Amino acid sequence: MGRKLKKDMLMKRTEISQLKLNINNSTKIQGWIQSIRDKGKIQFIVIRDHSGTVQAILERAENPGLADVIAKLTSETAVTVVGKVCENPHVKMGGIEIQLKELHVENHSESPLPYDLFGKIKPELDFRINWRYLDLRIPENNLIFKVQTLIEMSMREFWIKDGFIEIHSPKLMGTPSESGAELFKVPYFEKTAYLAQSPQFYKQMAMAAGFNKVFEIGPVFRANPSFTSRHDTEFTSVDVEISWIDSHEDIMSFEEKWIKYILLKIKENFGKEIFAKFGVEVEVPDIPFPRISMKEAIKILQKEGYSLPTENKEDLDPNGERLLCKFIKEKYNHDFIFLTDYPVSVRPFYHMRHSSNSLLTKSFDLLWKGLEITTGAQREHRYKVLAQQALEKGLHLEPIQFYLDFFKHGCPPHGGFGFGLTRMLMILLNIKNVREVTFIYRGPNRLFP
RNA sequence: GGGGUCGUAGUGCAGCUCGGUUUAACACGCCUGCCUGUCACGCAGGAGAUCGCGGGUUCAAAUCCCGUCGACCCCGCCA
Repeated sequence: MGRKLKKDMLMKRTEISQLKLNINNSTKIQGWIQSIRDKGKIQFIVIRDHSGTVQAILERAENPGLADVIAKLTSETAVTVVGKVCENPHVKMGGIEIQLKELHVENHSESPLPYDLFGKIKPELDFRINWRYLDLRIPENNLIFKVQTLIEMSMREFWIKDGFIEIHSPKLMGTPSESGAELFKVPYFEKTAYLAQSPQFYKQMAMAAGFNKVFEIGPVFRANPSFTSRHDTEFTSVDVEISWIDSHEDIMSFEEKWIKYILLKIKENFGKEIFAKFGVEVEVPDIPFPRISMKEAIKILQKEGYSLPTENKEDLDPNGERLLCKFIKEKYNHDFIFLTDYPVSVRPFYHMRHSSNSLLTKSFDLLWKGLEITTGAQREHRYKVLAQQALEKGLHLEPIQFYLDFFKHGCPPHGGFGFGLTRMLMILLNIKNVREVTFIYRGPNRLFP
């Protein structure tokens, strides 16, 4: 290796998306071999990095030694490449190509790959998850997590402008947090601890602590053996809790503004790319979102000829939710619905009840295009009422006494919601399975990778 | 926990109903060779499958029967 080439290899890396600014310059790029078209006397390779792809070319006569190296390359090998960036209108891939001067294999890729990453037919998701690190190299999958990053940033921007405090609640708990979900038990010295299924108790504690408004983005764990395309045993929950509210209406009016802001940011920054890669137009919703009480919803569904499963007359099943969203879309041209005022029977003990109707809670779910993405409510903050409601639900007070205590010394009226981040991604990108929008999926049958 | 569908090369699938011309086909990927402008490159050749596992019926089983294991999807539960 001559002195000049060595120096080339030490130059700063250029992202492939920036190559058009380096026309006629010697440039270094780093990425993966996406395809090799070796014509013998002339060789073409396509190199991909996180920002794009580019074709590189070598005429064998120019550098036979290098040509031999290229002849032995395998798909997805990680390489460093130096060459001259040239304009060439014949090249379909962006009209530019790199004339190779040097190529260094950083990490050879075993051949064959478990599957053809860029083939026409994808293997089943379950198989691809076995090779998640390869699957995530596909630009579409990469985009999912770029979008997720901006979603979380936009959420935080909105909260922080609005004076929220971020909390990090413990994931090891001494008692269930009573969301109705089942629990993972873990040995904890001589005791048993539970993995948090929700930060519910602690975000309410923050209200008692005078934090005014809080949010948390963090993991939650559900031990339900749920075999569906929209459940996992560990997922990222987005939680909000707000003090000094008058009713759950205050929570809903916060959430719709917050969602509108997030979707606006996504549209501005990724709208085109999302449309190109997923075929979905990102729509920024009008506010307020339609609000429909459970009672009205059931009436509408009955009128539409849909009968709910007999054992569950007070709640909607997923089919009912989808149908209701379809109805609202047709009638009000809106993709979101707040479903409000759920009956006591299907809500946890800490949801506040209407003073005018003790059978209904001051609660809501938010449905987006047929999928439930939020559950929220005003919380019961009066100690005696709360304890009474817990007893009515058949709970023992001792294990939750620490929680009940939060309401003994001047806890303000408050409410909040939990929001499913992966479910938002599913709807936003029209992806039918949570596993695909989860970096590393965890489910009843999946503890690896 | 209840129900449904499905297990055939690395991947995606055909064949299974009606057992035997099946030496289990096809596509992508992979390997070898050829090709100086490819870009879903092309051309010629090649390797790769104890048909999920166990048992049974039969002269004969990928195919029929019984059992078993696994995965996925729907319901329930929930974000």
